[in-house]
This record gives sequence, structure tokens and C-alpha cells, in this order.
Amino acid sequence: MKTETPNYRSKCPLSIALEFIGDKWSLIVIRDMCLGKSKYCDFQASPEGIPTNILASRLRELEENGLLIKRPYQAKPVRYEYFLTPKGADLLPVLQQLVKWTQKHVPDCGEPPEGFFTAQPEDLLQKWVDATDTA
Amino acid sequence: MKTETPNYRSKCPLSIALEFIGDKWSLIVIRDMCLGKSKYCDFQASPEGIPTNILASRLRELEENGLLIKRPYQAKPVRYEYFLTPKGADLLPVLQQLVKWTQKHVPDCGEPPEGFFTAQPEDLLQKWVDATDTA
DNA sequence: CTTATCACTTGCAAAAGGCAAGTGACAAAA
DNA sequence: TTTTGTCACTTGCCTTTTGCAAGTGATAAG
Repeated sequence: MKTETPNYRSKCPLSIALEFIGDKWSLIVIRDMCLGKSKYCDFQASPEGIPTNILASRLRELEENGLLIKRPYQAKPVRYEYFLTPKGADLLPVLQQLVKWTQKHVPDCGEPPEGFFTAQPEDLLQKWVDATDTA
Repeated sequence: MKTETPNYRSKCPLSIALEFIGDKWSLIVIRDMCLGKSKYCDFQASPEGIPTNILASRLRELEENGLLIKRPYQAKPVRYEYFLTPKGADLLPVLQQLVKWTQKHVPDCGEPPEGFFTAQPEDLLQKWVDATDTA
């Protein structure tokens, strides 16, 4: 995570949020991590078909911005798994509201997995907390 | 509002939402309308400094997608005001969650106006409902 | 008659997105 | 041992979008 002095276009909290996740792909990656995906190929396999160079750049940016961390799960060659930080997991309420909005206003859209609306950001941290605790 | 058959990259409601508002500017325009702005020059005056060609294209897209409507407020030359539809106003909970997220995780960000968190989507329709009722 | 405003449009360069192919380390199969 | 495959990327190339500046046409103001 890099810690450059941020230079936001304004101090408006909405505007700042959009500088973090205001594009068509970042929240797709966050969604996949909420669903328990953690590996590069898992993200690639999602039905939206994210281009591989975009995926690599989004993972890099999200890590630089502290929304996720990567952890090597094998050496030779080193391979990483990606996990949400608390900052990233706290986007869950945003995802929940976006899904509600689409379900209300867009016919024929799909359904989120069971338990999606009742999930809490903390639930999303289980995996890597466990992993680092028992490592 | 155009009614082409939509061809979404997936049926995931989150993904679909991002095809509507997944960029750095659309929600800025929605925010401004939530704050009571309605004219082109009002949107231009916002501190983020949206480029004029982007503003024109976003207003067009948001209207095509049914998130706002435009209404002429003068003829010769015809000039439009823009108002949220119920579909657009229902993005308020999304904005509220995004603002909460930034306030929790980004130091030195600004504050939303008073009453922002307690506002309801219906409140945002007052202006143009009144206007059309009394026209 | 000049200047200004409002709501745009147009032109152009730079950045981002998207597709395909390549790469390097390793594992498994033939 | 050679070939094939996988995983996590990177690179190249072309298209689309963005961002800045300038222009436009109708009208009002000085």
C-alpha cells in the first residue's frame, strides 16, 4: 500500500469514493472477493470476462489503495491470493444497496447468493484472519 | 429515454448497476441533483470541475437510461432543467453508503450537508413534482 | 454595436480500455 | 525426454473514452 499524499479533485466524500472505485471493474473484483474468490484465475473466470491486463492493474490499484492485501500461497514461482482488508470489506453495504437498486429497477436481472443482504463486512475477513492466525 | 434491448455483460445485479453508473462522473451529477441543482451551469460549477463535453454526454446517457428527465424552462432558445426520476432518486442510499465509507476510511474528507443521511429518495422528487403539479 | 451568458458542440491530444499473443516457472502426461 | 498444460501475469496494438480548449448560435445587457 502506497502512502502518497492524496490529491483529490475535491474534498466531497462521494467524489473521493469514486476516485477509489469509480469504474466498471473495481467493484466486480470486490464482489468476487466477497463471494470467497481469492485467486487470479477465479476473478478471470467470472461471467463479466474482465480482460487480464485490466484485472492485473485493478488488483495493483486496489492493493495500493489498501482495499485488499495479497499473500503468497506458494513460492517457486511465487503466487498470490488476494483478500479484503477491513477498508475493502466495508464496501459491502455499498454493494448491497447497488444490488437492491438494480433489483428494483432493472427487470430480468439475476439474484445475489443467499445471505447476501444479511452479511456483515466482518464476515468477509474470516478467511485471511484464520489463515494468518493459524500460519 | 431509449428502450433498446439491453445487452448486459452478465445478469449480476451489481454488474448491471455498474453499467449504469460505473464511472467517475455519473454519480457526481446525481449528487448535484440530490443537492437541488438542476441547470447545466450548476453542474459545471461543482468543485470537481467536470469537463463540459463529459457533462453533456452524461446528461444524455442518464436521460436515456431513465435516471433523469429534462424539462424546458424557456423557449427561444430552448433551455432545459434536469430532474431526478424515481429510478435516479433511488440511488440516494447508494450515495449515503459511499459517503459513510469515505468518512470512515479517508481522513480529512469533507462533510455532507445537514440532513443528508436522513433524507429519503422521495424527498428528491418534490421539486419537479411540485413544478409539474402547479404548471 | 460591442460584450456577455447559457448550453452546448467540435477538434485534438492523451489516457484508458480491450483483445490477442507472449513469457517464465513449474507440473503432469506421453 | 519431449510435449503439453496451467498459472499469473506482461506486452503490443488498436479503439474508445477522457480532458482541455476553443467555437457556436441564440439572446440579453450595456
